[in-house]
Amino acid sequence: MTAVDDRRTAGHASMLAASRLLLSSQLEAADRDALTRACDDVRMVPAGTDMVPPRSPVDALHVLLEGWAARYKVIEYGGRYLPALLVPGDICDIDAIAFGRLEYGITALTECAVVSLPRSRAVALSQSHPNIGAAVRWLAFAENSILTEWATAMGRRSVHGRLAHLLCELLVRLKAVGRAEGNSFELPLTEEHLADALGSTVIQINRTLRLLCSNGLVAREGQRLAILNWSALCTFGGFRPDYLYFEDIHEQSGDDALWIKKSFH
Amino acid sequence: MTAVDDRRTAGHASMLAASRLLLSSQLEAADRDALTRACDDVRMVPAGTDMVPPRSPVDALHVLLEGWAARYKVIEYGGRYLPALLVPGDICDIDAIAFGRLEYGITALTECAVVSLPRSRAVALSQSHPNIGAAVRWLAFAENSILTEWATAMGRRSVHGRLAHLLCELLVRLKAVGRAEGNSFELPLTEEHLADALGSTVIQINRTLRLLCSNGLVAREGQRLAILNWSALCTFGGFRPDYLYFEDIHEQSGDDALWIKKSFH
DNA sequence: CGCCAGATTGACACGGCTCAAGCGGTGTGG
DNA sequence: CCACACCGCTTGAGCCGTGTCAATCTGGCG
Repeated sequence: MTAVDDRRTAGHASMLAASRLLLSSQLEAADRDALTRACDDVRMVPAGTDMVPPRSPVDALHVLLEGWAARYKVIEYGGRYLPALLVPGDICDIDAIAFGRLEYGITALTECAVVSLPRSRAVALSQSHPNIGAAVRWLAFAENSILTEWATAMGRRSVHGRLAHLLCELLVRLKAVGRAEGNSFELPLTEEHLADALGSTVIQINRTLRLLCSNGLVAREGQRLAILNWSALCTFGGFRPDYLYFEDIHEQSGDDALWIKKSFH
Repeated sequence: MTAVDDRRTAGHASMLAASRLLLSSQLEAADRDALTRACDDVRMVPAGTDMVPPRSPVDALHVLLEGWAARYKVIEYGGRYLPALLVPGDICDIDAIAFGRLEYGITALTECAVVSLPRSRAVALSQSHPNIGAAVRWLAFAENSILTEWATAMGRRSVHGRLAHLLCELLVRLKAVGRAEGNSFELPLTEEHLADALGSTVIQINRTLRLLCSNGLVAREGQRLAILNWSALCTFGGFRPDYLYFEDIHEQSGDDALWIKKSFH
C-alpha cells in the first residue's frame, strides 16, 4: 500500500482538495480553509472493517481519501445491500449533519484512508458559513439524484443493465476525482461487493461480467477494468450521466467534463 | 371533490401548516410567515396530468396540499418507475432548490391541489433565513433516507415484502399529516400505480394485495385500506419506521408519534 | 505445501413477468 | 333506458430471468 502511505505522509490538506465537498464551485477560499482546518488527522481503516456501525450514534463525518467503502443495510433473511459505493473524495456519512444516528453502516471494502470531521464542527460550519451550508445542501440533493437512479435501476432494469449502468457511473465519478485514466480504472471490488450493490448474486455478476467481456464492451486485467466501447455500454445500461449533475462542477475536471459532454451530444 | 374545494376556499395558509417543511421544529414563527407569504395561489391539477415534465427547467417548487402525486422516471424498454409517492404536505420537487433541472417528472395520480413556491424565492429564503436553510437540508436528508430504504427494498425484498413495507410506510407518513384514522387511510391509487412504485406488475400486485387480505393483515373497502394486524404486517415487510426520522418532528403528530414508538418498543 | 478467499461452471427450482381472457362498475351517447 | 366502451380488477397458464445448491479451479499467502 505504498500509494496509501504516500498520501498519508503528504498530509490531508492536499488530499481534501479533491473531495466532493470542496469541489463545489460555491465555495470561496475562506470556506475551504475553514473546512480543511476542521478536519482531524488521517486514519487508516483495514479492509472489511466497519468504519461506522449501523444504527449507532455518529459523532463525526468521514471523508474518504483513499480506498473504496460502501454504505450498507442488512435485511433479515434478505442479506446485505449496498445503497452507495464510496470512492475517494466522497463523504461517507454526510447525512450525519442532519441526524445524530444513521440507518446504515459504513464498511471499508478495501483498506481506506479517511479523515474525520467532528459532527458538531460540521454543523457549526454549515451554519456560520452560508456557502458551506449551500454546498452541503447541493451534495445532499446530488446524492438524492443518484439514489433515485439506483432505485429506478433496481426496479426496472435487468441485472445485465444494472451492472453496465454501474460501470458507466463509476467511470464518470472516478474521472471527476482524477482516478481514471482514459476509459479504464482500478476496480478493487469482489464480485460479491458488486452483487450486494446491485441486489444480485455472485454467480449472476460473474456471468454478466463475463458476458460484457466476451461482447467486447469491457476488458479486465487484474483489478483494472477498461471500458472498450463506451457508447455501446451506455446504450446497453441505459446510462445518461445527467443525473450525476457533474456539469455543475467546473474546477478540477476540465477536459474530462468536456469528454463526458461530447459523448452525449 | 367537495373536500378539495373546501380547502381551496379556505386559502392555502392554513393548509401549508401541515406541510413537511413547516412541520420542522427548527423553524420559528417568522420563518413560517416568510415561507407562507412566498407561496403563490392554489392550483388544481387533474389526475393523470404532468405537474412537471421530466428533464425540463423548473422555475418553481410545488407543495402538495391535496391528492396524491408521484415522481416518475421512464426507462426505454423498461417502462415507468415511481421513485417517490407524494402525499399532502410533501414538496414534490424540493431538489429544484439546488438544481434548475430535474431528472424526473411529477405526475398527478389523483386530482391534486398544489401551491407553487417560485424557485428564486425559495433559494433566497434558504439563504436569508438560516433556519429555513437548515430545514430544507433536513428534508433533503430525510428524503435521502427514504430513497435508500426503497432502493434496498427493490434490491433485497420480494414483491410481497415490498408491498407490505410500502403500506406500513404510507400509514406512518399519512398519520404524520393527519390523513389517517386509526390504522386505516384512503388509498386512491390503482394497482398499476403501486406496481410502478414497487418495480413490479399489475398482476403481481393484485395477487399480493389479495394475499395480504386473505391472511387478515389488511382489509380493503372501496378506496379505503385498513391495516388489521400492524405488527404482523411490519414483520412481514421488514418495516421499522426509524428511517423516516419522524421522531425529530414534535408538533402536530402528538399521540400518533407516541403510537408509532409504542409499536416498536 | 496447504489453506483460503474469490472466481468459475453446471444443474435445477422458483419467483415473478408475459400473454391472454373474462369480469364488473361507471360514464356516455344514441 | 339501454348499448357500448373503457378502465381497472381478477384469474389462469406458461416461460424466462435469476436465485440456490454444489463442486471445482485458481492465485496469493503464511
